[in-house]
Amino acid sequence: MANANDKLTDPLLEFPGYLLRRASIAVLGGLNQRLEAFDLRHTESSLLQLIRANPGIKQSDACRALEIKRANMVPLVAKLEARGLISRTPIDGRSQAIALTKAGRELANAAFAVIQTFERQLTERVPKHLRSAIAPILLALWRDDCAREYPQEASL
Amino acid sequence: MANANDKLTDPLLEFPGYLLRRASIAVLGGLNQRLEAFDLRHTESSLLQLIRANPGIKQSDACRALEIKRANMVPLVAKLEARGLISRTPIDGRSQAIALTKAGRELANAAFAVIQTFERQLTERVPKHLRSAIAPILLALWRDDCAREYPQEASL
DNA sequence: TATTGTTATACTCTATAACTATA
DNA sequence: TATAGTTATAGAGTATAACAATA
Repeated sequence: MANANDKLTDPLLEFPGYLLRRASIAVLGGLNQRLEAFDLRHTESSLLQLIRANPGIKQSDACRALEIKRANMVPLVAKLEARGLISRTPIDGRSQAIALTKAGRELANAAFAVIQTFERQLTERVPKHLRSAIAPILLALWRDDCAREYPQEASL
Repeated sequence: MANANDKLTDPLLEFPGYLLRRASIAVLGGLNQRLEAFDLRHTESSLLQLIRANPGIKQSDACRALEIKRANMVPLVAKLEARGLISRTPIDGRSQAIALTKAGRELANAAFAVIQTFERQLTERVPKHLRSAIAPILLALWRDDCAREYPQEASL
C-alpha cells in the first residue's frame, strides 16, 4: 500500500494563493454538506442570509454586496421565489424589493444557526494564538485585490 | 451617486469561511489575469508546475496531489499535450509518465517566475507582523477539513 | 444616459457512473 | 480485486452581449 506520493515535491504548497484556493474548496465543501439538510447551496444560502439581515433589499444591491452579476442573480432569485422562500415587491418601475417569506425566514434562521456552528468549528481548527489574525489576513488578501481590479472611479 | 449599499449590513463578513471564499475568488482572478499571457488557466498552470517539479510523474499521482478526479484530468492532460507542452510515456500497461517538453519547460519556467512575483505581492498585502500566520492558518483550515471528510483508512 | 431586470449563451471546474485494460 | 486511464454526462458558478423598460 506504499504510495508513490511520498516522493512527490509539491512546489505549490509554498504559495499562499494555492493554499488559499485549496482551503476555500475544502471549507466550501464542508459548508455545502451541512446545507444539504436545507436543500441549499452556499450561494443560495448567502443570498438568503443577506436578505435576512436586510429585508426589502433591492436585487441590484444584493448583486453588489455578493459580487454576483445581474444576469446570474436572475435564476438564483427565481429559484428561491419558486420555492416560496422569498417574495418580490416592485419599488418603482424597474427595481424589486426582496424579502423573506415566513417559510423563508424559518429556513434562513435554522440555516444561520448551522452556519454559525460551522464557522465556530472552523475557527477552532486554527491554533488559538493565530485566530485573531484570520479575518485581517483574509480581508487583506481579498479587499486589496479588489482595489486593484476595480480601480477607483472619479464618481466614487 | 450615493449608494444604497451604505445602509447594508452584511452578516456574512463576520464569517471566516465567507471571507475565505471571497479572498480565494479575488486572488484566483488576479492569478488568471497574469496567466493569460501564457494562455493558461490556473488549473493548467498548477499541473504544469507540479510536472515541472516532478518530471515523469504518473497521471494518477498528479490527480492525488492536486485533488483532481481522474475523469477530469483526462481533458486537462490532453489539452496540454495537444499544445505540445507535455509528453506521455507508458510506464507499464496502464500507467503514464508525464513530463514537460522543451516548449513546456520554457513556458512553465516563465510562468513560475510570474507566479512567484504574484505570490510575493500577495504576501506583501498582509501587514508584516501577520505574514508568518498566513500559511499555518490556511493549512489548518484546509487540512483539518480533509481529515474530517476523508476519515483515516486502516491501511494508511 | 445610466440603471434595472432579463434572456441567451458559453466557459471553467467539478462530480458520478460505467467501461476497458492491466497489476 | 484494486488500480489506471478513459468516455459520457450533468451540475454549479461565472462571464459577456444584447435587449426592453424605467429613472
